[in-house]
Amino acid sequence: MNAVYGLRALMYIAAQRDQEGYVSIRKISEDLDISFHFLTKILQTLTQHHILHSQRGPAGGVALAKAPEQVTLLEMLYILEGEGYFSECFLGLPGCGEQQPCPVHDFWRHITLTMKEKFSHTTLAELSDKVRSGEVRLVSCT
Amino acid sequence: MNAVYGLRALMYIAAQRDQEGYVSIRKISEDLDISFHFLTKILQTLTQHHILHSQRGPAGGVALAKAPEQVTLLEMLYILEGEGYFSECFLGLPGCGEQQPCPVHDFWRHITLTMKEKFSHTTLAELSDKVRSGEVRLVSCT
DNA sequence: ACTTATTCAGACAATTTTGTCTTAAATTTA
DNA sequence: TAAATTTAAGACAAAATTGTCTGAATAAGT
Repeated sequence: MNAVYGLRALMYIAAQRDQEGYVSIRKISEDLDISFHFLTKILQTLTQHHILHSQRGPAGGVALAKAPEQVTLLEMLYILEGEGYFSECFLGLPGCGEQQPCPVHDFWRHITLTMKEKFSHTTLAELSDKVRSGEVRLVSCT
Repeated sequence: MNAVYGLRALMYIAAQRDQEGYVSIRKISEDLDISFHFLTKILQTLTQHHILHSQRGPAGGVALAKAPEQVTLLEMLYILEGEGYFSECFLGLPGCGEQQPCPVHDFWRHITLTMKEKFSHTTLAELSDKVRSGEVRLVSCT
């Protein structure tokens, strides 16, 4: 579920990109109803991968380290869920590949290639714009 | 991982559909290197959903209850992994839908619709044929 | 310097998923 | 009817995932 919380937080942060300064994790956790410490841990990995920049101390928090137009859904997913996200054998068979395919290898490969393509052409900017315009919600309850 | 083991077993069984009688679960578990009791449990759910038919006692085992041409990947997946497989919100937000979409709702909906379509047009027959022809493997090691 | 606010790091706990084992029920053969 | 073989059912255990907590480090303001 890391991706779920990480993506939501990133969209929340990116939706405020016209505001100066850092967004505190405490605030994000309250607004998105995610445990503070848990969210902190997830955002740390995004910081380590230079998607976010962080600042400790009063008025500290996190901020985007890159223009949201240049952060793709694919990139975020790879960081949050691992690079194997689109490349694992559907049947979990180790060593599955072109040489020794499993019965669904070709089938699954086509699907994942298409998905990967789509995920790599959707950016954080697009998604967060929907949040800003209010056409979309980031929290559970109405 | 239920799907992984269940699908593999189904392909294994379907690949032998010209042979008379039942395939014993013990044999499947040995050939596919899956724990016998574990596999038994998974195949039970397939039996309960009338994909397989089972027979106890000597020379008993399981056999396809339907023509493999009429068993789709979608159907198998729904039974093994639940009906929500293609319809859950990517961000896990309860209540996400057309009325109250999340930022990736439309994006994800397009992808899952395409996937669902493809999964519903691939049958157990097609997949098991690949196993029979030997162009494909069902086990881990070479 | 001291206090306060904040992220960082990692140990710890709870939950869920995955896998194993034991016993029961059914079926066949002799 | 007895013995052997096989699936059925469900309790139990192990492992992985998910989530929580405590203390440390850093920075700003007074």
